[in-house]
Amino acid sequence: MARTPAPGTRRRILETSARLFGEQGVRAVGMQQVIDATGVGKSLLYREFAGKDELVAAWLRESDAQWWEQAERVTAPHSGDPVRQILALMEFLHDSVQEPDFHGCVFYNTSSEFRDPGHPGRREAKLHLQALRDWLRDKGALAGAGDPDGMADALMLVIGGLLANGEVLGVRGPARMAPATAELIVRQYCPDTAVAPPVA
Amino acid sequence: MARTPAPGTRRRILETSARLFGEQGVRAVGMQQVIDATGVGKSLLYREFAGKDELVAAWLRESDAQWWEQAERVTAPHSGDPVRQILALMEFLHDSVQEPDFHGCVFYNTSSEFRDPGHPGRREAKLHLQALRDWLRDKGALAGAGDPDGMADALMLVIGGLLANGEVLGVRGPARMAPATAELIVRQYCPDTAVAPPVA
DNA sequence: TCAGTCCCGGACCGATCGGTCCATAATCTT
DNA sequence: AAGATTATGGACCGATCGGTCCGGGACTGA
Repeated sequence: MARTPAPGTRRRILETSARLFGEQGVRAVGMQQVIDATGVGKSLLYREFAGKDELVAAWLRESDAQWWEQAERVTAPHSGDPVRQILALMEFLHDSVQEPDFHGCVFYNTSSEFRDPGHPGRREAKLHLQALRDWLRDKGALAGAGDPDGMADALMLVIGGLLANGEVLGVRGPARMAPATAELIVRQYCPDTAVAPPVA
Repeated sequence: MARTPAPGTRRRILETSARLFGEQGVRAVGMQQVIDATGVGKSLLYREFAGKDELVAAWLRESDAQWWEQAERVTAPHSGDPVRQILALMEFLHDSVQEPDFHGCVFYNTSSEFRDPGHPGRREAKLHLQALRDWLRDKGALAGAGDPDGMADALMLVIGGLLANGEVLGVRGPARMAPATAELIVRQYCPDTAVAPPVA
């Protein structure tokens, strides 16, 4: 057909992959499904991505970028108030659990599907979670936490528990306690910080 | 060959399944692998279990039973002291993360692999987590917590986060904060309870 | 207008998936 | 001892897996 490389193709493949992998999991979705749903030929997909593993990694990189975009969006209004930013992020994650298309965290999910530490998808997932851990630590340090590393890790527990339990038991399950528990932790580690009435 | 139903067969299949499913995940393991590793014929396996889904469910039921057995073992020494029992359980889970064959929680993992709520494996996983949630609530009530449901859910967050993060980032990651965070939560919800020096 | 270039859909590959079924052989009954 | 019974291993099934490759056709440059 066209001789131009059809610039939207890669994006369409990634969007389709995101939907299918997110809804059903990676191993449950075959490359043929991705191809059929995208409406492209097989050779084109394999020209854009070396194989399924690479497609998974690219999907997670994309997810990571979008994740941070959203994090930036919900934390920007609280610029200069790291405690509020942490709690806003937690609130955002809590809200995401009750969205109808929530099927757990793509990073935790993909890690649990691929146990080989060398798998590109698993590697991307690990990078994402490490970055989040670092972000929490930095915010904690800015907030004057006595032990920012400890606070970050405690908050990581809440986030992981929120997403894992949200997937299995829904938003009315343990997930509902995530914002309050995060606040408890923040208050514990930043005792002198006034955690005013949650938001506005 | 023998006409006797080879009584150990079912158990051997379950043990092999536990090892393979646990190490690699359910979808990564084919029935042929289970058969080869067990050393039985295919027909025998399909006589014992109606299909892979049923085998998965049976494996999780077995895992659930063993899980509660171990929970009983680690909490029995603290009979009558529900707070200590909760913290002992948390300590036990934290220890399990650093075992070399730890590959995440089979219940969370299996849930994330099978999104269909009607899948027998997913159903078993949900039952297990609900039972754990109930156990924590009961202990909280016994400990005189003001809001035992809230405390149970907050602790479920810690447990979920411990297992999810432990799988990806190891025991030196956020998982390390699970015992201390659980103690923080317990102290918050049972303010009058003296949480004496952690254990002995 | 006509090669030439190169993108593209889909036919095709061997391997493996979950699951069925049959020939074999070991035990039990008589 | 001999026939009946039944557990058993593995051949076999169609479907699908991830991945390769080729023939056809649309665009480009001359």
